[in-house]
Amino acid sequence: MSGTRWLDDQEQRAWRAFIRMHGRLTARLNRQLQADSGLSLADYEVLVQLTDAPDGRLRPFELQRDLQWEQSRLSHHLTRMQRRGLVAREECDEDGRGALIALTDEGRRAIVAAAPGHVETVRRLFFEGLTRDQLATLRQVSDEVLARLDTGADLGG
Amino acid sequence: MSGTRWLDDQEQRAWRAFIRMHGRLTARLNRQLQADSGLSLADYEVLVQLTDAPDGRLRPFELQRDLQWEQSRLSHHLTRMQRRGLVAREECDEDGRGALIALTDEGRRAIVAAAPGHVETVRRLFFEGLTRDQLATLRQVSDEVLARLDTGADLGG
DNA sequence: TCGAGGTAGATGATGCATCATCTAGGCCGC
DNA sequence: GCGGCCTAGATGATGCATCATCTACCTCGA
Repeated sequence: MSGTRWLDDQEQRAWRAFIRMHGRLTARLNRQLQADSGLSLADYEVLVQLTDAPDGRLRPFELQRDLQWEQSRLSHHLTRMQRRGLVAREECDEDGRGALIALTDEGRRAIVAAAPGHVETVRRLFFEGLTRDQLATLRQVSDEVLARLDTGADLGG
Repeated sequence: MSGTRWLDDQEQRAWRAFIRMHGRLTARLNRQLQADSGLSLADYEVLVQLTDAPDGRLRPFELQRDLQWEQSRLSHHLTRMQRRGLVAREECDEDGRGALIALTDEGRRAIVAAAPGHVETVRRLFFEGLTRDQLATLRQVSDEVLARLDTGADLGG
């Protein structure tokens, strides 16, 4: 409690650069996607998962696991996407509590139209300036932090 | 337009890990901060800037430059923080259009109380598992991407 | 077979982020 | 000294994220 170990200079700079980079990058990606195809980054991620699923159908809890979203966020988001006709809710035979989220034709059309521009933007703004080594390190770092987030789930913060 | 260069396996994994890591990390930081001190991460960042300022006062456009937030987001956020008594709006003598945002006593108390716990959480969840080399690379990567975001400001995405 | 506890998911309230737009004051050339 | 343009900032509407809570169904053991 008393002797807080503050961040040193290198840590502080790395942290701020990282936070700002992510913020500005996703803001840009969001705007590009929104402007060019009317989808948000969040819509896009949901649609990707459904596209990858065998028959374009997933249980909400599967989506939740894959996207690592909060349950409530997912549920609200699906409601909005349903309203826009991008997905449909169906009953689930195997589990009476559950639902099935199905990609609609319109949803499929939307992501097929959106994907090339989005990938190009990600490539141009992010990957193009990075070496393979940097990429590998970024992945190590991400995995390490994700592991800490998992194990430290019970601790105070 | 025709031959989209999709992400290869390494790129895809790095990208998803990065996005998920950031999302989960900030969610955790937000919750910790919120639970322990009633501040959001956004509140915290604003208060840090004001604390660093000579007399605890900054023009909104200075905050905007430092935080790299949208103007409108900042303005709305300051309104909410003002309502909660964390900052005050004052008139600006040098520029009749402008305002001055001042850290209140309550705002100062809030960040002084919040900082130790927040820094410890950042350290525990993020820095503790990383080497200095990884940190340096992370910073290089962030700066590189930030540079691309600046130069590519006019391009399509 | 019934009741306790767990899981799947929806929902209302609230604060946050973004967009479009608006006001007001500064600046500069004529 | 005024008309056009820029900059500083506020605001209303809308969609998004989170929290707390709720319902319905499943499961398993006594």
